[in-house]
Order: sequence, then structure tokens, then C-alpha cells
Amino acid sequence: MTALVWYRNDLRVQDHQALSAALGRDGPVRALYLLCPAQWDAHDVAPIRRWYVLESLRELGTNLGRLGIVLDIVDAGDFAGVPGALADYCRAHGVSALFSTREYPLNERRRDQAVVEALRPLGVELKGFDDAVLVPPRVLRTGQGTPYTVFTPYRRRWDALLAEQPPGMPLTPAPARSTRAVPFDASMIDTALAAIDLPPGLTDGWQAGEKAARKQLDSFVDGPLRHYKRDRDMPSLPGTSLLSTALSAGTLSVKRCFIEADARRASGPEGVTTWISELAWRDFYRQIMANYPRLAWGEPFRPETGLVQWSSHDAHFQAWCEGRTGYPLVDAAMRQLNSTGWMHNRLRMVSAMFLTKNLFIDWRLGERYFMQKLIDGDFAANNGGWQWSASTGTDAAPYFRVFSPVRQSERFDPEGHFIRSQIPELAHLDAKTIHQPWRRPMLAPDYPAPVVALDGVRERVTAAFKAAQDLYKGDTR
DNA sequence: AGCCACTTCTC
DNA sequence: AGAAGTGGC
Repeated sequence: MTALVWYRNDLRVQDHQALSAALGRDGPVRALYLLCPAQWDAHDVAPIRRWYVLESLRELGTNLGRLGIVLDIVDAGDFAGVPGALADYCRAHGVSALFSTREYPLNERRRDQAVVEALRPLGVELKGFDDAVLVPPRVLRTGQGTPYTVFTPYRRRWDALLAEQPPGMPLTPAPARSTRAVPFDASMIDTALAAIDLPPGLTDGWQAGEKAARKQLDSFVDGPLRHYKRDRDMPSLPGTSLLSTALSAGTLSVKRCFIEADARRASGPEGVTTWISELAWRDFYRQIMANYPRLAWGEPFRPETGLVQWSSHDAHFQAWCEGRTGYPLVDAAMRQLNSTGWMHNRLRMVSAMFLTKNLFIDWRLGERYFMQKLIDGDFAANNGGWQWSASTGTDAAPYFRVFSPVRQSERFDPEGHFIRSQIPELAHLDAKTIHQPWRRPMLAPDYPAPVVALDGVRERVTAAFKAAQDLYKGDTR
């Protein structure tokens, strides 16, 4: 009569529906995490993200142990190995019910369908919880019964639903009174950590686990949240929540984020509304991923943009990756990503727009590079953001709306503080020169000249998208 | 969750 | 000259 909590990207004990439901039954509870290193490789999971997951698992094992729950860690290889590994585990431990948090991308759903079939002959009862979003993917539909593909009307319905049915209190796991703490064996974690190729110093400044995540939430909602609307676009400020990592690995529940922010509407209503809107974007892109599985094959949301002839200029792509395009804000952004595993959201838009519109390189190359580097790499959000920048996605930036890396730099880093923090070759330049160092090349001899000029970008992008549209019309006529 | 060219208004 | 508004891409 054992209940099993199968952990994936929901590495916490607090406010965890599947865990609380398992504890609510009679009988013992166990927990399992299946390592899938080959799947991590196939999905381009960044080394720092692997580190974050493994260290969060260590804390999870300890926290579950205090609740009297054993967390086992088993190497399943990849998703294909999961159904067999789970079936073996269920047989070995007499598991009669499996509890998990639902995941929505295609490979994850196929994995879970295969698990359903593998466990059916064993008579294991399966329970899934839509606990990684505030509004589950199939709940909101347009008047035509189709999924929402435009954010603003989605957001309106999403808000209304949460106002009508507010999330209750966060859940606290309640073990039986007789429970005794059990020790946690972390040897699998140490082995897996040893296999990660992590540059020294990369994890400095990051703390894994649900305790650190909770602390980050508390300091955000009582700090930067109040002025979030004003400060969130300035990469030199600590104006954002820094919670994307915790939310993507599930060391924090999105429900708790909503509740804590919602409770502070009186003290800074604009900041709260703006930040909750970011939580809505997160749900929006997850429901897009759930409703349009072809996105998992690398297809653009707008089919006609699949015919755009992107440039394949390897030297330009390398310069972008390494932060030496000659455009200070773009380079500062990429160096922040490379040296910390994280990038400010405004800069994700700036650097993605530069790769896709100025260099005119396929958005999928940028999407992949971000996944390979980001500690918070989330398939739905990353794909959604890249397709927004590339103008290939749902509710994307119109293709003629191109950021100027200079204008963005002047608007969002006016004094050049952020650029100076990332690019030592430019640290001595004044606020006037730092956005366009090529105007005074003698002042920054160690900094690269621009790899491409800025003029004519909009015309070239417009022509390429129009050509793709014509081709598409020709194909389908 | 643009940018730019152009116009009109104001000093 | 510079602010402020407008419309096209």
C-alpha cells in the first residue's frame, strides 16, 4: 500500500500537491528521482542547471528524511529508460499509487504516457497534479474553443479566473505523528556531480534548494517588488525577482509566489500587477507548449516564417556567443550569461533581437545556446521568448519592429554601469562614449569593432519575411 | 515588450 | 534648436 512521489522539476516539500496528497493516504510514502543524464544532453541542459538540480535534490532528500520519507535516486539513462525503471521500483517496494506534478512539453508527455502503460499491468494508481502553473493548460479557451495565442486576452481571462478562484493557503506536508526521521544517502548525487563539467567559480552567488528559494522570494516581495514596474528593465539594478531558477526546478511553488505578491497589492499595486503579469507569461508559454506540440520539433509557431532564409555566418554566431560583437550592451549581456549562467530579462530580448534581426541568424541556434548556458533554462519560456524576438511566435514582435542595440543601451543602461560591470575594456569610458565606442576607437583599443553595421536592418528583415510569405502562399495555393 | 523620419509647436 | 506628436515599417 506504499504511495510513491515521483519527483521531476518540483524539488520541494513545501506547498507540493502531489506530496501532500500522498501523505494524506494511509500507508507508507516513498519518493523517487530518476536521473536521466542522456536526456539532459539531448535537451541541452546547462551544466550549472544540472548542478542546481542535484544540489537541490540533496536538500530535498534531507527535508523528506525529516518527514520520515526515503528519497531514492536511480539512474534511468534517458526518458526511454524511465518506464522500466519505475516499474522495477514499484515492484521492489510494493507501490500501489504514483503521485507526480504534470509536465507539458512533448517528450515529457510521451514519457509519462509510456509510464501509464508500463504501470497498468501492475495495477498502480496514477495521480497527476497541475501544480507547476497557476492555471492549467487546458482550462482557458477562446470563444471558438481554441487555445489562446494572444497574450492580452489570455491574461484578462487568467486574472479573472484567479480572482474568482484564488489559490488557497500554501500546503504544509503533515507526516503521521509516529514518524521517525530517516537518513538520506547522497552518494548518487556526489557521483552525478562529479560527472558535470563546471567551470570554476560559475556557481558562486547561487544557492540551491527550497530554503534559499523561499528566502529569495521573501526578500523580493518585501524589496524590489514595490518598484518592479520602474526598475525591472534596468540591468544595473537588482530590480527583478531572480526567481526563475527556483520556479523552473520547482524549489518554489508558483502558487506561493502569487499569494505573497497578491497580499502586497496595497503597498505597491503597480509593481505587484506587473510582476504577476510575468507569472501569467510563464503560464501562457506553458499552455502554448502543451497545446502546440509541434513546437517541440523546432517548428516556428507561424508556419510561413519557417521559410525565412536565415544567414549561416559562423564567425558572427561565435562572436555573439562570446560577447565580442562590438555592440556593448549585447556583449555585456552575453558575458553575463557566460560568467554567471543567468541573464537579465531585458537583455535576453536585446541579445536575441540582435542575433535574429541584425545578424539574421536562425533563432533556434540562439535558443539552444541559451539552454546550454542558463541556470533557469526552461523549454517553454525560452522557446517563447526566442520566437517573440524572431517574430516567428505567438503574439510576437512584428518583424519590422527591430531593437536598436544603441537605443536600448541608452534607454536601459544610460550611465553605462552595467556595461562597465561586464566589459573591462570599456570600463574607463564615459556615459556618452560607452554606447558607441566605435566613434572613438582610440579610447578602447582592446574592444572589437562592430561585426556588422546597423543601417538597413529593418529593410533587409522586411524583405526576407516578405519573401518567405510569398513562398508560403505559392506553396499552399 | 520600437525606431525613425517627418511635422508642428514653442522658445 | 529642441520638445512633442504622428504614421509607416
